[in-house]
Amino acid sequence: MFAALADGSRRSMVDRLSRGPATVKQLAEPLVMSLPAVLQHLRVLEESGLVRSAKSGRVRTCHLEPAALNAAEQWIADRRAEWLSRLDRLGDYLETPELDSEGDQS
Amino acid sequence: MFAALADGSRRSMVDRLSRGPATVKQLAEPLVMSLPAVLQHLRVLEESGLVRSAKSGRVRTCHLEPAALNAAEQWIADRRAEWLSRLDRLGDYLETPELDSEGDQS
DNA sequence: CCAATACTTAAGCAGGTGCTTAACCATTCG
DNA sequence: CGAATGGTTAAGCACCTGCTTAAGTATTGG
Repeated sequence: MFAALADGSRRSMVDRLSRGPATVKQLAEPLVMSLPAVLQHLRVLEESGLVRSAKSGRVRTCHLEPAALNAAEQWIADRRAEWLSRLDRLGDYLETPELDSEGDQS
Repeated sequence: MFAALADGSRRSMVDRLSRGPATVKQLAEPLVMSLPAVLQHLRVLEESGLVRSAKSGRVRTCHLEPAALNAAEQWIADRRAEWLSRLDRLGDYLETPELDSEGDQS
């Protein structure tokens, strides 16, 4: 999941797809690589759940799966929240006794 | 940055650090690998900006850098927001004429 | 029907990643 | 001092990744 987003080309593809669905050809256009390479990236994105695609006729159309993006975002948000709440508790602890500190928020 | 989070061992380390600072030894404890391996992971995390560490005496203490986590979270949030706003606009467009659809939000 | 289009598969290869062991340095502690 | 502790460096190796080219397979459009 994070591994899927670890590659710059794949992030470009996700960025493109965030602006609307696209075919494999359209996805490949801004990238400087062969079509098979794009297919491989697409496969990784699909296996991670970030992207879905369906074939209609001879064109495959891809789109983002926002729920999957949500999962990654949540993981980060949780760790950051845990860290920040711990910082808050530490702040509270430091506020209670007067040692020699006075600056409370700066 | 996403590459740093792509590895499970490194995510474990970030998870551990979200619960408070830790030494290299403490970071290595729950992992089933040698200390040098942990050092290499730590290096990746530091280069990505996610973690900082300082050495005091013979122990190195590591802590999370929430601002860096924020950057990753933001990237995802932006793409998801773009995609969802596009979905909304599509919803508005589909609402105008009556084709044969009735469920608007399900 | 024939050729162009759009994708797909397979094989192969250069370079990167994640680990290991072995050896080493620096700081406590007895 | 000298051993234990905590970390660091270097080398090497198995495996994975991201590409490539070459050769398909379907689906249109003329």
